[in-house]
Amino acid sequence: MVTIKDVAKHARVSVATVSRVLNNNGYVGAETRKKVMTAIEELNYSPNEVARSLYKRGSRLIGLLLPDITNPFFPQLARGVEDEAGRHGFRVLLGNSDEDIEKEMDYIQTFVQNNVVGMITATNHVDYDMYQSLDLPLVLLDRTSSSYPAVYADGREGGRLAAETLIKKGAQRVTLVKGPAHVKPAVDRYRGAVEVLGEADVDFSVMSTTSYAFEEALNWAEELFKKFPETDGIIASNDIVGIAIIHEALKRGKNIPEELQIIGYDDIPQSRLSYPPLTTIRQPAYEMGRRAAELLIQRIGQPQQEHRSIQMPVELIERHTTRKDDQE
Amino acid sequence: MVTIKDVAKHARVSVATVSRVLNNNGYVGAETRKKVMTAIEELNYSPNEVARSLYKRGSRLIGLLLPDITNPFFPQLARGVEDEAGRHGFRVLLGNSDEDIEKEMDYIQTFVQNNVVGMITATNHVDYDMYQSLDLPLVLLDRTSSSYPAVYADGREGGRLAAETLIKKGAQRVTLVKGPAHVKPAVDRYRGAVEVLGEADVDFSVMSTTSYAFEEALNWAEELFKKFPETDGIIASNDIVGIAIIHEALKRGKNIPEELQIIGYDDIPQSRLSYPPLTTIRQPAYEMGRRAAELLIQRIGQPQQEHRSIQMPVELIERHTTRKDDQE
DNA sequence: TTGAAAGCGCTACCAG
DNA sequence: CTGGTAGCGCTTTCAA
Repeated sequence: MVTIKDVAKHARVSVATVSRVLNNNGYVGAETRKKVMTAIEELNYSPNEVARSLYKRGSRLIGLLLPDITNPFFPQLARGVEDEAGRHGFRVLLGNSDEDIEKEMDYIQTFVQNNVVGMITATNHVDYDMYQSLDLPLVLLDRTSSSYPAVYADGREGGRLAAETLIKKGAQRVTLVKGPAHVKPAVDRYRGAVEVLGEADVDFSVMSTTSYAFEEALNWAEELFKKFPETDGIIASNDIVGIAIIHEALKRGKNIPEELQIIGYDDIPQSRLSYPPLTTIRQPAYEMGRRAAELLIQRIGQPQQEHRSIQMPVELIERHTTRKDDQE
Repeated sequence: MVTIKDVAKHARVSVATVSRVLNNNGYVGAETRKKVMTAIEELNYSPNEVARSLYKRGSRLIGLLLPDITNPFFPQLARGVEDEAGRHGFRVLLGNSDEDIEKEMDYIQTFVQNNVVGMITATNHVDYDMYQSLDLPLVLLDRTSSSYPAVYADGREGGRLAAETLIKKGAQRVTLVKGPAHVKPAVDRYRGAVEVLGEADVDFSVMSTTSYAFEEALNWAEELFKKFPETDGIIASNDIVGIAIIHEALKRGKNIPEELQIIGYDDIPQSRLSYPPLTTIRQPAYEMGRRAAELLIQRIGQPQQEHRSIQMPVELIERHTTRKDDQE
């Protein structure tokens, strides 16, 4: 390993000087700078971030805690964060919490142990001590809190939009699939939908589910048709279960969208690939991740500043699991 | 921040002693140990990994470089790595290369700058200087090399299996979709398929594609049917394009699998959700990631040991885009 | 404009 | 069994 000392020796200056050119601060003579630069080149030196981090009490790492990147919504958030962070010279330490508080705490500890300069988290537990006692710039992603800045999409509005769409397009007996109760955004969108459905002139029923896992999605879909065979409009808890519902509906010979309309949530990349392509409520996942990183980095710069949250708009993406026009 | 010094003071011992109990080495009296333990508890102390890493010249971090976690195959690898690593007290620093050599080099630099103890990479460029001069335990994942241990699935065999399946099931005019030329596993499976197709008594054509991106998958599918409208058996370059092909086929009113059979590659979670559910060649992605981490950690323990690669079996997952039996 | 040296938090060696 | 201390690679005073 080549160290700053080697560079100093090679350039016949002190380590202090090398450090100064490295960090571009303090006075350095033009001559000297050049000498150092070439030494760096020749030795192919790159500074040890760990040593740097130790002294500065802060690395160039940011901690990112997500429920599960195996769920296609999250990789997009992650890429948004990573790309924006990278643009500012930061890298990400990734953790999957599986919505498990133990794992979450473990990761948080890891993050602080590694001197991350800030952290982005999609947690339902900001109120825990772990977070309270955290002395780090923090931004929530895909979650909200009054105590921290957050970047999230308007779930309530998304739920409303989904319901309104289905109603406008003539669904009469809608089934609302309720996501896991402990996942905040899931309940937001559920409430939004109920809000609209409750006021509207349609029958509706609710089916509760407890996970977003791929393996179970088909079971939920099956259960749904068993319980509500007469439904003609389904609001899925997310695109995964939306796609599973298409699958099951087709299997049962239902005509989509004539007989049965389906609307998903998230707009994960594969939703346009389903057949028929899934109508859905889009959350701008990549952009959300990007903004979260942006916000965090801002706060790293000026930690005192009063915090600001960003609510991203949701958007109806009309594809072919809903009808073209209002028709009964 | 509470440091080892604080703990020492609190427990009325020296930092050396605290360090010893922390690391469970050297002699420590039972009494003393207890005192230290309680001090640690009371102060809620956890050691600074950065300082530790600086001294030891090695962190508890492993670098993971993947092409793009936005492609559903990779999050599974990533989770496998992460979970296994976590089990051994390691965490992962994640980088997406986008198959871009620049980004790749950047991340490698970051990894060494942060003292990672080892690295797992899905690269096509092990032969580059960057890797050659790397003095770190390294294992390849989803890629091969003669110079490093690797965990990969048998692409050649997978390609063969796909082709054999289609032939056995009576396809007469098969179309082989060739993945991006610079992605090694893609060409392996392509070759395997050609091997079998060339020997068999069927017509076949090849269609080249240059990416796996979701956005383009539908375009490839469309192009395919334009160029080869008569095909009755398609070997997709991966499940994403397989699913896109189902989409396009259905849109064109083709009967699957009677008129047209399709076989994918990877067995990503969403493949069973398509309709009809996609027959595919499974790569045990999660397990591959897990094994790669296992291998790496082994090598971290004993770096000298001669290296061993692990070839994972591929497996035909018969779902409903291929026919039940051999029938013409 | 430069260099010497202290110190970031921790580990490991050496004395006692 | 325990403590003192050097030193990991770097940054940043402070003096020169």
